[in-house]
Amino acid sequence: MGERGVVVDNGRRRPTIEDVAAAAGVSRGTVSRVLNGGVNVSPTALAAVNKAIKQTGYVVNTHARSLVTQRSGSVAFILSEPQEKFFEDPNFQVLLRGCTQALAEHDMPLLLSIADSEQDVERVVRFISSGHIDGALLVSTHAGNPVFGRLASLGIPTVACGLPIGYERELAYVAVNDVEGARLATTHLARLARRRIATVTGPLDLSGGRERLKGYREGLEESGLTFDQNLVAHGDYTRISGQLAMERLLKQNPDLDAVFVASDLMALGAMDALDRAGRAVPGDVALVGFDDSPSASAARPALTTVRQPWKRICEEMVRLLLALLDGQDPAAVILPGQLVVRETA
Amino acid sequence: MGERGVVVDNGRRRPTIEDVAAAAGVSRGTVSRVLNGGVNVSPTALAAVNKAIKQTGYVVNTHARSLVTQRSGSVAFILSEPQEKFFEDPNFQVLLRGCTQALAEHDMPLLLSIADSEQDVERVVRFISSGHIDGALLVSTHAGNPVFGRLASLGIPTVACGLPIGYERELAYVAVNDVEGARLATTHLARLARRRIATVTGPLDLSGGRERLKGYREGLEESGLTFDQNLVAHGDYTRISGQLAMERLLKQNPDLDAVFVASDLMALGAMDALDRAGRAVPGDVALVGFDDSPSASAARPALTTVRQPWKRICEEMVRLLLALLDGQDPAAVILPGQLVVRETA
DNA sequence: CACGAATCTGGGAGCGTTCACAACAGCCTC
DNA sequence: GAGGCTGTTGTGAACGCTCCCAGATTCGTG
Repeated sequence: MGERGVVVDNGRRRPTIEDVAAAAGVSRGTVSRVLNGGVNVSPTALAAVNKAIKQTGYVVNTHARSLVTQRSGSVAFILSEPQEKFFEDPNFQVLLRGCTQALAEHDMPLLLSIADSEQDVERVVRFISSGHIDGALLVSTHAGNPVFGRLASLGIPTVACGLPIGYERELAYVAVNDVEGARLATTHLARLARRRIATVTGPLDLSGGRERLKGYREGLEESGLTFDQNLVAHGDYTRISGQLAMERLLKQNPDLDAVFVASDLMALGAMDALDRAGRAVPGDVALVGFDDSPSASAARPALTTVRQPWKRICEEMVRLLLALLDGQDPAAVILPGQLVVRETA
Repeated sequence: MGERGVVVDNGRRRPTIEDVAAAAGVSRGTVSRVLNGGVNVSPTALAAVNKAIKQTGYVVNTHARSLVTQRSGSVAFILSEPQEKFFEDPNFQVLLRGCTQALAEHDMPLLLSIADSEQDVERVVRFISSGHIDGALLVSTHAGNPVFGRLASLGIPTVACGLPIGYERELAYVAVNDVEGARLATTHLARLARRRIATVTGPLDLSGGRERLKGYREGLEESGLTFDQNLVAHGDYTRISGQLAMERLLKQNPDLDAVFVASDLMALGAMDALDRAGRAVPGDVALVGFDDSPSASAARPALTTVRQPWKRICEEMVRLLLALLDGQDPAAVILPGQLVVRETA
C-alpha cells in the first residue's frame, strides 16, 4: 500500500476528468486545459486542478483522448528483415534500443512489428490502418522491400533508416554518409603506408554496399593508388561471408597489406580468415571495418572502424517523425561517419 | 493505386460502422455483431455486411472500441535488465522475437518497454496505468527487481519469464526446469567417462544460478561422483566471466576433464580460456552449456548444451497472459529442458 | 390457427475526452 | 461611462464504437 500514491477510491471506478473537476471546483474544460499544457488557465485554477489530480489519482484515459483527437501517440517500429539478420546483426538491436529511448523522452510508446514474410507484411499493414499508431520507423536494408511502397501509398508518416530506394521523395529518412565514411577508412589505411588495399563490399543492390565501394575508390584515388578489380570481393554483411571473401582475396592477392571491410560483422569474419592464414593483424594486414557495432570494441584486437552515430541516428529518426506528424514534409538527414582508430589499423 | 483495395472514398473521411451499415442495408448493431464474431446474425445479413466492409474499405477504429470495452488489445513487453545484458545476451532477442510472433497470432500488438533505471521504472509504471495496455510480459532475471512488486500491487495481469522471486503467488510465470536440465548435462558428461567434472555457475542470487548448481550436484550424485567445492567457480552469465571462471578452475584443478557451464555465453568464454590453455575440446575437456542460444550452434566446435524451448516458452507466456486477461488466476508453467548433443561433449 | 419460444434486428445510451463557442469579468481607452 | 479588448471559464456537441433492451420475425407445436 502507499505505493499507489494517495488514491481516493470512490467506488472502485477509475476517476474521470469529471471527478477531478468536481474535486477542484472547476469545470471539465478547465481540467482538460490544464492537462494539455495549461494555456489560458488562471494560477488559482491550475493549482487547484493539479492538487485534485494528485488527490484523486487521476490518469488520463488515452482511448477517450485518441477517439477525439484521432491520434494514438504511439509509433510503430517496423523491422522488415529476415529473422537471421535480426539475430546476427547487433546494429538492429542498437537501433531498437535507441529508438525506444528517444521516443520515451517524448512519452511515446513504441510498438514493435516484425514483418519478415509476405504474410507478415499484410498483417502489419492491416494493423497500421487500424489507427493503432500515428507513424512508423522503418528499418530495412532490403532494397525492393514492398513495405516502402505500402507505407508510402497509405500515407503513413514514415521515417526510414537508410535510403528507401525508389521512395526517397515520399518517405523521410536518416542515413549516414557512406561514401565519406568509406573514403575516410581507405585514406587512413593509405596514410599507414599500405599500398595493396583490398575491400570486402556489402551487397551491391543495397545503397550502403554501393556507396561504400564508391568511397573506397575515391579514397584510393585521393591517395594516389589505382583501383584494382582483383582487390574487390563481395559479401552480404554476414560474418561468414566476410570470412569467405577474405579467403578469396588472400588467395588472389598474397601481397595485400590492408583491407577495408564494409561492415564490422564481416570484418570479424575477415579476421577469422586472416588468423587461419597466419597473417597478423595489423602487422601483416591492417583492417578497417564499418558500423562501430558493439562487437567492434569487444573484438581482439579491437577493431578500427567507421562509426555510425547510432544514438544520433535514432534521435534524428524520431525528430523527423515528430515533424512529419506535425504536418511537415518528408525530409532527409545525412549524418557523417567518423573514423574510430583502435588496434587493427 | 489499386494497392489500397477497393476504397470508396466518400468525402475523404474514414468510413465508420455506420457507413458500412448503410451500404449493407442493416443497422449499426448488426455490423458490430458481425465484427465481433457474428453470433446471432443471419447468413444473409452476414454476407451483406462482409461485402459492405470490403466495398467501403472499413477498418475498425480501435480507440472507439477500446473506449467502451476498456481494453486496448495490446500488451507490453517489459525488459527490465541492464542495457549491456540486452545487447550481449541473445536470449533476450529470442524472447522478444518469439513473443512478438506469438502475440501476432492473436492479432495483438506488442509495446516494448525498457526499464533499466529507477526512473525508467516510474515511466513504465505510469505508462501502464494510462490504459495503453491490458497486460504485461515481464523479462527480468534480476531477483530484487522492484518492477515485480509494482506490477503485482497495481494488479496488472503479468506473466514473468523465469521465477519472479518473492511474487510466485501473485504473478503468473513460465520457467524451465533448471535442476533437471543441469542434471541431464552432468550425467551426460559422466556417461562419457569423465570423472573430474567442474562447473561454472550463474549468479547464485538468481534462481537459475542456484537451481542449475543444484542439478549439477544431483547429477554428480546420481553418477556416483562426489561433489568437490574446488570444482565450482562462479560467473555472472557474461562471456568474460565464463572465461575468467574457467581460468580459475584450470589453475586449481589441472586434472579436470569436463565442465558444465550454466549458460552458453559463459561457455563460449570458457572455450576461449581452454583454447588459450591449450586444452582440446572435447578431447581434453568436455563441455556442456545451457540455453541453446543461437551462438551455441554457430560456435566452433558446436556447443553441446541444454536447450531452453524458447518458442514454447513464448507461446506459454502468451497463453498464460490471455488466460489472465480472461479473468483466470495466475498460473505457473514449468517446461523441461532438453540435452542437445553437438561437438563439445 | 393461435401461441410461445427461439432467433434476429434496430436504436438509444453511454464510454471519457477535446474542441468550439458563448458568456462573462476585469481593465483600458476615448 | 460606454465600448472594446483580453483573459478565463463553463457547456454542448461530437468522436465511433459496444451493449442492452425492446420489438419484430420466424418457426414449431398443441
